[in-house]
Amino acid sequence: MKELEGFEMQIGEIAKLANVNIQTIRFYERQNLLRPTARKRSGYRLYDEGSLKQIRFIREAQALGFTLAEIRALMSLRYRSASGCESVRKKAEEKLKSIRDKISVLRKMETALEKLVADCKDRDASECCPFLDRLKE
Amino acid sequence: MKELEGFEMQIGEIAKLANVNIQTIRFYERQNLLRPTARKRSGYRLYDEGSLKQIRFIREAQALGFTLAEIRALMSLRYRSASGCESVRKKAEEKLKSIRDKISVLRKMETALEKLVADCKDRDASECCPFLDRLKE
DNA sequence: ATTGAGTCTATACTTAAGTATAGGCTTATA
DNA sequence: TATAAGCCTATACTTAAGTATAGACTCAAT
Repeated sequence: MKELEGFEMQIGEIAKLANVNIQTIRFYERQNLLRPTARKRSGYRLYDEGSLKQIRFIREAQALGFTLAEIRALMSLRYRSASGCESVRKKAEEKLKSIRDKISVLRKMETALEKLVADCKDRDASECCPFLDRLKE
Repeated sequence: MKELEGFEMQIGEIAKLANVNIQTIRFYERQNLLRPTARKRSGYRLYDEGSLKQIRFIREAQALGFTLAEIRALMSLRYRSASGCESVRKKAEEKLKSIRDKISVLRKMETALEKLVADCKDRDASECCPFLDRLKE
C-alpha cells in the first residue's frame, strides 16, 4: 500500500492504462464524472490509482446499460450526503432494484442460450434450433 | 392459443402495446431487426404477438448494454443457419460468455450496494457511507 | 536553446439510436 | 362522399457519448 501512496500520473498514462481515449477522460470531467486529483502549475491534470478504478467502473457500468447520468448518481452514493444517511440509503436501494432487475433478465437470457447450446449438441447437426423465443415468454 | 392465432395489428397498436415510438419500429425494420409479418395491399404493416415479444426483447437487451448490432446477432441465433448447428452453437456460446460476464459485474455492484445500505441502517445517521469503492477492487 | 512529445482549451465533427416533419395515400365513420 | 385518423416514404433533426482538430503552452533531452 505504501508503495502506491501519492502515485501520480498524467492524462496520457491513465488513458493508456484504462484503455480509453484522452478526449474521453476530459469529456468525463466536463460531465462531472471524474476530477483529476490535482493539477500541476502548468495546468496538466494529475491522476492516481483511484481515478483508474473510477474510469473502469464507468466503463463497466456503461457496458451494463447505465447512462452517464445514472453512473454519476451511482458514484455520488460514495459520499456522505448533506441530506444524510437516509437519502443515500434510499437511492442505493433504488439502484439495487435496477441492478437486480438486470440480473434477472440476464439470467433468463442465459437459460435460453444454455438450452440452445445443449439442443445443438444433442441433435447432431440436423434441423437445429428453431427457438430462443424463450428469451421473452 | 387458438384465440391468438392469426391475430394481427398495425403499427400504431403494436407501438402502443410495446410502449415505443412508431418511428422506432420503422427504424428497427430498416436496421433489419424486425420485419412486419405481412403488409396489406395498401402497404400498411401488420404485426402479431411474436413481433411484440421481439420488440420487448430488443428493449430489454438494450437496457443491458447490448447494441442493436449485437441484438441482431443474438436474434439471428433463432434460425437454423445455412452453416449449420456448429456455427450457431459457437455464436451462442460467445453470447453466453458475455452475458455471464455482465451478470458477474452486476453481482459485484449488488454486493457493494447491499453493504452500503446495511451500513447506513447500522450507524443511525452519523457520518455514513464513505465507500462503495468495493464496486471496483 | 531547440526540438519533439505531451498537454492545454475551445470548437467542430462523428456515430448510434432514435424522433419529427412534410406531403401524400387508406380506411372507418358520419 | 367527405373528413379525420392512421398509415406510407423520404428526409431532416436530435441526443448521448464520444472523437478529432487547431493553435498555443510545457517539459525532457539533446
